Order: sequence, then C-alpha cells, then structure tokens
Amino acid sequence: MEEIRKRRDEMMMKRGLNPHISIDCVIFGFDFEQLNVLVIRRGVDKSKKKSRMALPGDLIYDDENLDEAADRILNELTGLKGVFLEQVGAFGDPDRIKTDDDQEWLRSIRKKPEARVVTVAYYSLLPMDNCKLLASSFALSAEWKPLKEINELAFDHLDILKDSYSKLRAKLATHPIGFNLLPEKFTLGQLHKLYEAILEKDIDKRNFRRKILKLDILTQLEEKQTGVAHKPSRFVKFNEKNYKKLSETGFDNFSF
Amino acid sequence: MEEIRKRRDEMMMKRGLNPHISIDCVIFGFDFEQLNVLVIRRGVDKSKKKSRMALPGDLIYDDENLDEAADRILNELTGLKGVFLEQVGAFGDPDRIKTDDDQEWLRSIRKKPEARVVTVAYYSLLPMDNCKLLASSFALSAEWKPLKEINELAFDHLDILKDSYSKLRAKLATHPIGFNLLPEKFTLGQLHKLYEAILEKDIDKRNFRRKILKLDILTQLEEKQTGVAHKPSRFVKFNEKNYKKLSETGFDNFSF
DNA sequence: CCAAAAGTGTTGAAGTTACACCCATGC
DNA sequence: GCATGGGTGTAACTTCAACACTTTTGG
Repeated sequence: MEEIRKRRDEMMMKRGLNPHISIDCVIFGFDFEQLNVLVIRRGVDKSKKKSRMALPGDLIYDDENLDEAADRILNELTGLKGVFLEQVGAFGDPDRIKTDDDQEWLRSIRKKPEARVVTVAYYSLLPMDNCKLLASSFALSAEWKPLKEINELAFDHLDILKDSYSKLRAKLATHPIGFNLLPEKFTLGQLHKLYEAILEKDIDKRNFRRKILKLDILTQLEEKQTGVAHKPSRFVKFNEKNYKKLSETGFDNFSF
Repeated sequence: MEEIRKRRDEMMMKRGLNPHISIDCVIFGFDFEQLNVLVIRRGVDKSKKKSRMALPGDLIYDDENLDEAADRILNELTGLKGVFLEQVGAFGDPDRIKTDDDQEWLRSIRKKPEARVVTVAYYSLLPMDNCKLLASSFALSAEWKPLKEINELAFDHLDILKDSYSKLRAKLATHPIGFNLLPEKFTLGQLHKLYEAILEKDIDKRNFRRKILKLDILTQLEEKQTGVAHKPSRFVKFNEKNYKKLSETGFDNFSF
C-alpha cells in the first residue's frame, strides 16, 4: 500500500497528476454465455471483511486529454490498445464517496483524499480472450465478474455501471457495436447469444440471422468450427468497409 | 469587469467555487422557423475587434452536483426552471483554451486563469417565448443566434455545440423530445416545421402527421389559431401520461 | 442412437413511401 | 380572388413476427 503511494507520488512529480478529475472505465466482456465486467480489488483488507470491489479508474494527468487517459487505464489493465471506448458522461455528486471503507481506500492512494473529484466514465467493449488482467498502479488485482452478479461497488460505481449498461443497450439498438465483444472470427450463433445476453431476451433465430445478414457487414469464411458436438458453424468476419460506414451512420429509425 | 470579478470573489468565499470543473450549456430554442442557440457576449472588447461569442457556462460550486449547476446556469440566464436538460459529456483537452482573446477573458473572470478546467456540457431544449435573457454573473449579455450562422465560438465551444446537436438529433430519432421546444399549446404544422428544422430535410406532411398521431401522446384542443392568413389549425397539447411513458422507453428500433 | 446447435422459407400483419386535392382564413 | 398553410386517403411496397423441420457433428 505504502509502496503504491510512493510510486504514484514519484509519477506525479514527473508528469503532473490532476487531483480533481478521474476516469472510471466500465469494461465489458462476453464469454459466449453472458456479459461480464472487469472489476478491481482495492485491497483495503485490514479488518478482514472483504472490501467492496470497484471499477478500474485513475486520476488524469495534466498533459493528456480524457480519451487518452481512458485509453491509458484500459491499456495498463489489459494490455490492449485501440479497443472500442466511448464516453458515458461525467459523474460528480459532492457526496459520491460514501463509506468509511471508500474513504480509507482514498487515503491510501491519494494525496488529497478529501478533495472533490469529478469522474468521467467510459465504457469499453473488448474480446475477453486475448486480454490479460494486469495489476497496475491503481489496482492490486482485476477480475471478470458477471454483470448480473454485481450488486454493489465502491463509491458511485454502481450508478456508473447502470448508466453504462443502458447506454450500451441503446447504442446496440442503432449501431452494430456488439461485434467488438467477439474475436475476429466468430459464428452467427455466438453473435445471436451476445444479443440475447445484452438485451436480456430471447430472439428468434431465423429473424435474427436475416436481419443481421441484411446489414451486409459480414463476410462468410470457409473455415468451420471444430470439436463441437453438433453441426459445425461457418465462421464469419467483418466486411470492414461496410461495417465502418454503418457504424458511423447507424440504422436509426423514427426517421421520416 | 472589475465589478464582476469582485462579486464572484465574494461568492467564492461564501460558497466555495470549484476552479477545476465548469459547466457549459447549449440552449436550443425554436422560433417556428429555425433552430437557435443561446450565446453570450463576453465583453472583452478592448481592441475594438468584436470578441467571439461563447456558450453560457460557469464553474461549479463545491456543494452542488453537476445537474444542479447546469440548472442554476440556465435559471440565471433565462429565469426558467425545470426545463429539458441532458448531459452531453465532459470535454477536457488540455489545450482547449486556444486564443489570446480566450486567455484574456479568463484572466478577467477567474482567479486561476491558467488552471486546467474540464467542462461538462449540457444541452437544453426550451420554448423561446416565455424566456427572458438576463445578464448574469458569467455573461454581460445573451442573445439567440440561428444555429446555422454559428461558425465560431470561444474555446472549444464549437465542438461542444456540434456534439450537442448530433446528440439532439440522435435522441429525436428515438424519443419524442422535440415538444420541449414548443409552447404548451402548439399546432401540428409547427411541430412538423420543427422536425424539418432539426433534421434538416423535408418531411412529407401526411406521413408526418400520421406517424406522430399514432404515438398517441397528443390531445387535440378545441381552440384554434387566430390571425393567420390561412385555414386556422387546431392546437394540441400533450397527453402527459402517455408522453412520459414514451419518453422513458423511447421508440427504438433495431429491436428484435 | 442421442444430444446439441446449425441452417433454412413462408405467410399474414404492420408499417413505410409517394402522391394531389379541397378548405378556411386574411388581405 | 389569391396566397397561404390546414387537413385528408390510398395503393404499392417493404419489413416484421411467428413458426418447425432437417443436417452435421461428438460422444
């Protein structure tokens, strides 16, 4: 703990941490069954009761903009670069630091633990497979947790998570972003399950396939699944060009 | 100028201005012809060249949350309370203060003009009629300007405006929010023009009316227009209950 | 042979688009 | 009487929702 603070203090000297603005990231991953969120252990475990987990986040540096800071946090934690990342918004209730536990945690990592901090939340979609979970300057450890099982988080992180999730669902209704949660090659069945998991409802298989295919953003590959105990599915990947275009325009609807 | 700073300094003593976070508001109004935006004059007119205009905005107080701060700014400027207000997001490029002009303005109103400030942007929709334009602690004067004629603004306010506008359009495609720009009683023709103005395209009159009416959020009134040189239109107003419900759920579409 | 997911079409209902004329009013 | 926007219906087309069976593989 003392170590962490020391290292951070050194960093601050060099680069200029801004103690008033932080970034928190809601990192979504899909394990082909359900939606998961990356949460960190803070490690204030003094009194043996398990401390609440938190969203990964950090203060920003004075020489980086908000998107860059979010990118940095994501990269420190997962080793990934250039993944889907979108701002959710700013959260800044004066009383967002609620519990003693939270306060203790802040004292352990911040120079001015009592200062009001406004946090800017981002959500990110990434393929869970080629993603390591690294300890980092702001997290003792990190782990994936099913979205449905997350009932409490430190600070106002549960609010942030809820907002992020509803933003994800809204965006999914107008933009083909779900793909960001899957590996490069995937099957329509996986995509189908992904939509069902995010939207929390059953979707008719035939209608789903028709609708997705009509978007014309997928290229069918020759390669098939192996080692599955059922008829193997053909893999698909993006048609990058069409996908980009559609990602920008979206397929809005009350459209006239 | 000196006056303004003095008054603000007093306020800060009492209440605690947070010099690191500001709020900027994009206030949209509709004059039955086109979309307008409320911009303020900053009044740094020393060198006689007209200074650029800006979005209304202010630092936040330490005891108010972000939504409250936005509400306060809006209320100071227009006298209105409880109007439609939605967060756009945080903007915080380290170099958002671009010109000498901007820097001079900051020196005139802020204690620490060189500090990095992250701003949280909101957009607001309000009926232009019962809205006064008041000078306020952060604006010498305010005026409506057609959106289309705004080609430059101070700081990064033009970026904020663009983002707000596209957020407005996206939201309009899924939620019946356009009504917030109209007075309590309005005609379908006015609403039609409003949609055309925001979406920047012609919309077939009959299809528009059918689609809007099918939402079942309007109540037809007996009262008709007077003093118009054509067949007078019946006024309509909301069915509050249905409107609320639809505002929350939206009428999304890629929906399965 | 059994379990498990892949893959495939049709039909009826609902929604969308495009389009033209008469009406009520002020001047 | 003329200019202006208000108000109305239909037909062709597209999209959507609901629904069941055969195929391929592993075990």
